[in-house]
Formats: sequence, structure tokens, C-alpha cells
Amino acid sequence: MYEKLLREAGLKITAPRLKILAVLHHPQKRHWGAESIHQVLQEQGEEVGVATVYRVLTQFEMCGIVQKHFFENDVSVFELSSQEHHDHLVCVECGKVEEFIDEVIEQHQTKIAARFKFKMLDHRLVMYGVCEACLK
Amino acid sequence: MYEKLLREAGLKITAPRLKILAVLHHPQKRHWGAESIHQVLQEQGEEVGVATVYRVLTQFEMCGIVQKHFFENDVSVFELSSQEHHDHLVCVECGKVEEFIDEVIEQHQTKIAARFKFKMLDHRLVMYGVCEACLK
DNA sequence: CTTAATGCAAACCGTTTGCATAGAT
DNA sequence: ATCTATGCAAACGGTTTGCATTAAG
Repeated sequence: MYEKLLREAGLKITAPRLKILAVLHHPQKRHWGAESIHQVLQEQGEEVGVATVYRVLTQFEMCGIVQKHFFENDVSVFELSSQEHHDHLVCVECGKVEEFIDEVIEQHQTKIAARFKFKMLDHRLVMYGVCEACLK
Repeated sequence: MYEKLLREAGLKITAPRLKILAVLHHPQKRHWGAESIHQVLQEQGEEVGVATVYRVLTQFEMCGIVQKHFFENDVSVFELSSQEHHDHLVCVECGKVEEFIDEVIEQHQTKIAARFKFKMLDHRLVMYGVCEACLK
């Protein structure tokens, strides 16, 4: 129920926000560019302006509903936040994104931050490669 | 000697390219946005157009002289390639960038790629935090 | 009724491109 | 002499903003 999510974030419940959440919640695709969300909504005949999509995504990011990534391509992509931290594997051929969690790497990062006396806030590990399907 | 570097890359030796290499070779700052390189050159009274800076950086990237990064901010930054792979620690307050190498993490990444049957081409680990100086 | 959210179009800004000129080999 | 590199200004594309309108609480 998206209403609850919005209410808890202190955001009003509006049609555009619900529609955008529905797109982000797509079962097969977790990572979305703002532009593609807008496109999908248009194809569904929904009337949501690009500006609204960007504004809503920014708000969502600020209240932690989504996370924003810059996968070395100059388009930002968003994904619904999940409780546990995870990293990404991006296929440079087809753009597919896989997620994974590795505790050993997580812990090592903490050590490194300590070594540099950094107060770590966040971290991103992205591996670029060619996925099994594209290798053929 | 930058001339050798360019010659080996098959690029003609031109004033703009040498000037840009000189900026990138700055002793204190390894990471540069195209715009800032252009700005520094202008302050030095050098006549190099922005377009040239971008073109040259792209060529440099293609022949491996520099590496391009997108540190979750929508400006790309470039650094002279170093022989060994390294990762980054970025201070979100002052923008300072530290570099580090961690073999354990490197090896784990290889394992993960194998688990997903990805042919790994490249990877980026960036940690965001607040540096010692900014913590005060 | 009050205030925040939306759509539209125009503005922005980092980056790219077309084209005529200058420069490297 | 040939062909690439450069500067300029105009184009581009993703993202943001101003403003009048609409809708949520």
C-alpha cells in the first residue's frame, strides 16, 4: 500500500506520486531513469508531466523512498530503497542490472574508512561487465 | 615528458593537449572536471576552447591516458590513469578525493562476477563520507 | 479555505557538433 | 600538401524553474 509509505514520509497522497511508485515497483525492473518513467506513464495514457516526475523523484530521494545512482552513463537512475545495502553489477551490453550483497566487502570498507579517518556515510560498488546472455 | 605519451598514443603533439596534460598532472589535485580545466587554463591566459577540452579528454580516455568518473554528482571528472587499479573515498563536504587499494576487496569482486557469470570489464568502488578536516 | 502539488513552457548547464581556419607532420 | 586539431557559436538532452492552475487536507 503506497498510501502508507507517502503518509509516513509526510507527503500528500496524489495521483502522480502513486503512479510513479507503481512504476518503480515493477516486478522485473528495479532501476529507472526519470525519462523512462515519464515515457511509461505516457504510454499508459497517464497525464504526468516530466517536471513532476523529476520533482517527485527528488522528494522521494530526500525522504529515503528511493535511491539515486549514476551508473557512469550520464543518466541518473532511481530504485526503491531496500532495507539492506546492496551493490550492483551492470551489463555494458544490454544495461541489465544485478544486485548483490557481500559482507566481507562491506566490512573491509569500514576498515578503510577508519584508516583514512573518514566518517563514512554511504558507498557504492559497481562492477561493469558482460552478462551471461550477452556473452553469446 | 608528455610528448612521448602523446606520440605513443598516436596523437599529434599540439599545444592544447600539452596544456591539458600539464593541468591533469597537478601535484595536489588528481581529479578534474572538464569545465575546471578550461577555467584554470583561462586564468593562466591560455587560449583553449571548452570544446577542445572536452574533445581532448574524450580522446585521452579512449587511448587510456585518463580515466573518467561520475562521482554521483552530475559532473564527470578525469584523472591521469595510474598503472594499478584503485578506488575512491570522496568527502561530501569539501569534495576532496582520496585513493586506496584493497586486495581483499578486489579478489572478492572477481568471485562475485563469477557467481553471476559476468565477464567483468571494470569496477568502481566509491565511499562517500566526511574527511578528518571537515569533521571539525 | 489554505497550502502544497501539478502541467506547461521556458530556462539551465554540462557536453557535443558543424564548419571554416590554423597547425602538425 | 595533406589531413587532423582547434575555436567559435549554435545545437543538444537531461534536468530545473517560474508561474498560473488544480487538488489535497
